[in-house]
Amino acid sequence: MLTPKQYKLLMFISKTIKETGCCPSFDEMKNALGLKSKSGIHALIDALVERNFLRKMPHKARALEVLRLPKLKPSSIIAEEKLKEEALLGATVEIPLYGKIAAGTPIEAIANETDKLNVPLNMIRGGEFYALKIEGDSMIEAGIMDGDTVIIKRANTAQNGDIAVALVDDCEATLKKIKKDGSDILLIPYNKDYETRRLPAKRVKIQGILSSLIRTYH
Amino acid sequence: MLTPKQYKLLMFISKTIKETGCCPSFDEMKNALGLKSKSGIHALIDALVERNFLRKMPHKARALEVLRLPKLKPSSIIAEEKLKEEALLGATVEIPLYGKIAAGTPIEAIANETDKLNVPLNMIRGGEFYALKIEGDSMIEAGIMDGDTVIIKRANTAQNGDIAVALVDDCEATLKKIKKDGSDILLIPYNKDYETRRLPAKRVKIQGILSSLIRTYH
DNA sequence: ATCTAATGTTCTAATTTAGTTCTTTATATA
DNA sequence: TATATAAAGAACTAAATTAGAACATTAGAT
Repeated sequence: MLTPKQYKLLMFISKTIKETGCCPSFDEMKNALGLKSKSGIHALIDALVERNFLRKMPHKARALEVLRLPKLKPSSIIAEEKLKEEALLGATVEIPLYGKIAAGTPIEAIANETDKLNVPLNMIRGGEFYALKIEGDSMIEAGIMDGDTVIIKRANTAQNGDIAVALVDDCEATLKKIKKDGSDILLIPYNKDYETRRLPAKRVKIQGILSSLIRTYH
Repeated sequence: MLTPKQYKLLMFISKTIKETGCCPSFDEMKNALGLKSKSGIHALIDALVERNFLRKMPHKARALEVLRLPKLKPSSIIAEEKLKEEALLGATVEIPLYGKIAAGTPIEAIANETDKLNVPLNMIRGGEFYALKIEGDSMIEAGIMDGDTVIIKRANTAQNGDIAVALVDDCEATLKKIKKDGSDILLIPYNKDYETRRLPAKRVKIQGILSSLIRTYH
């Protein structure tokens, strides 16, 4: 979608227009991004125009219009920005919280973004992350309880033994230990009351790897 | 979008029409912007017409119509948003991470501050908090695993059923479910391989209540 | 119809501000 | 090393702002 610079510039333009009613000049944008030359701004704006985020009136001053904003902030971009800007200050990053995921019987595919979750930056370094609420007790012996929030690192594949979000038949999402067995994939619960499911690999899509877990009491 | 002058003029026109019911003349606009010539007003109005903020009837006096205004956020809303951002997004709080606490056999009293942990502000609202590393498996059935980090809210007392940090004989710290039984206190593990300890209340000091838990994989 | 006061329009010109383009330099990547 | 990319810097072009004055149009009064 957007590079970190493009994203940052688009946000600066949008914010400036919203707060002041005026479009920033190239120089102001240059300063906002910490550049020393405005030629770079030109390239970024061209890229944003090409991607239909901005409209411009060529050769007019302060004549940019924001057409749209990216739907979600790629956490990788934010993480990168914050890393640079706030270094070790202990920032948090907002990641999408996609509803619930069954740790028992799968009930809900990962679909619409519903909420946001703030997590410390150091929990989500190097990748794109999202959060899920655990429902059910199929992973209880791994210490993953009903109501826990898990943070998932987006990924298409999992290693044997990883606990991962698996999408079955494009409709059921579940969190299980993954094991490959020939052309099959085993979805292994951590609860002796549940049984391992064996599925042809083509019916299972890995959506991410369990990265961390947050639980709140009371 | 607009240049500062264009914005200022548009706002003046809009405000004047709203307050007086009629459109300002070029001279009034000239004065409002502190100019000495009204030719500049003409240019500004042309620009606003071109950008679809104004409509005009040529050669008619006081015949401007405001088509739209830049979508400004009221500054109060901006301020509020910033507060939220800082409260929810930006701010983390540094809490002390006191070494390890045995969830099995107590081994180490809460003593020297060794490290810091950054946690989102919303996880530690209303109280004083500190963090501990879990060692052992006596709370495994509560989903508290060896290596987990728990965040504890400092407290001197616990309610029946709370999971709390208990200091026994001023030297052993342990995390257990607390139950009062007459003048005794029960320290109840969440692991059937461990046994509940019954201790006289005076030997047990509550040091805090389990507030949240963080686990990192890999 | 003519006059007039108020108002809008146009032009030139100077100054400041802003956008564009190109070359060079630095940095990263393969 | 070769290549691609990002940034810096400078030169150039264009637009915005401002001023001053002349001119045009409108609406109303005479």
